[in-house]
Amino acid sequence: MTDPVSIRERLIDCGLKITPQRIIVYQALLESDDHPTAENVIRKIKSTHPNISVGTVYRILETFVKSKLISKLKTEKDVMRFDVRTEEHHHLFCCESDRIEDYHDENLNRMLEEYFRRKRIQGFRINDIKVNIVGQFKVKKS
Amino acid sequence: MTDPVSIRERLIDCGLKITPQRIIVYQALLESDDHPTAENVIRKIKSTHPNISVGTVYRILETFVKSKLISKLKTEKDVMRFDVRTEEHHHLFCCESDRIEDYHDENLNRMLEEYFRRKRIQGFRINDIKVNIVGQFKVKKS
DNA sequence: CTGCGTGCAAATGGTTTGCACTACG
DNA sequence: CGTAGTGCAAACCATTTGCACGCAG
Repeated sequence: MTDPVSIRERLIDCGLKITPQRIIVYQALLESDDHPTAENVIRKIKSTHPNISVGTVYRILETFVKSKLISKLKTEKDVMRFDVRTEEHHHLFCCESDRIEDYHDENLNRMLEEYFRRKRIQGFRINDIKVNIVGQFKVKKS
Repeated sequence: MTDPVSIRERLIDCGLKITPQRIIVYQALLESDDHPTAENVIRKIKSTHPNISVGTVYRILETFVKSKLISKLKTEKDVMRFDVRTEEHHHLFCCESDRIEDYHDENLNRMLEEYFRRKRIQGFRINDIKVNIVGQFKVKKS
């Protein structure tokens, strides 16, 4: 469980007003180790805070994304999924299930950065590079 | 305009039955240079074939995806987009608009393949790697 | 105080589906 | 011929939104 105080600080750092709902949502995100859907977050919250509204959670998630506090994940599926980790990282997508895992690899980051520093893409300024690695997990989730 | 005969062949190669609707949809996809949404495809088709049904187009697109004839692309926006190109390639995503362009780079492919042949990911078998390059186009679409 | 954030519920809109009919192979 | 594909319209469902109220700064 992350200290609510540090959550407050992070929200303030992003220029966001502190509200109980925002703290609850952020905490729920931090406690989800995988990449939850909005519905996952809502269900997790509802058990302890039944009074929070669905629309509010969606609005908060969207606010967080705009403030770069979290990010949205693109999959071929139609539900949006969210990611609290802010460090540069990539993702492993399972093509047989909806499992998604983080993939941290500093060497890969360096290699790509180096590659694209030399090889410019004509007429395009790169802000960010995300590698989507699609395949199968050999062992099922513990 | 791609020769309908070769379209037939491609469908047959994928084990798909030939129907006029499938040929029309595939032709529309081939004629869209960018990465159309289902709605784009439907609108393009409706002008010449007003009788084709929306549900049918969605079903055909889904069939094509399952047969690996085309692929789905997801953006931070919530609409699905489709891609007819079957060669290995990556994408440039504009963070200011919904523009998406193909990015072909054989050197990049070789580098990544080489990298991941050496560095295995524990407990994961890689099928495919897609690089999402996010940034801004310096020149607007002609 | 003042306006942004919230709860609620209704609306939205892209996508899916049930059913009867059609036509591909 | 039999079964997979289609048209149509209704259903679905994740997400958004309008409005009145509440609370953070």
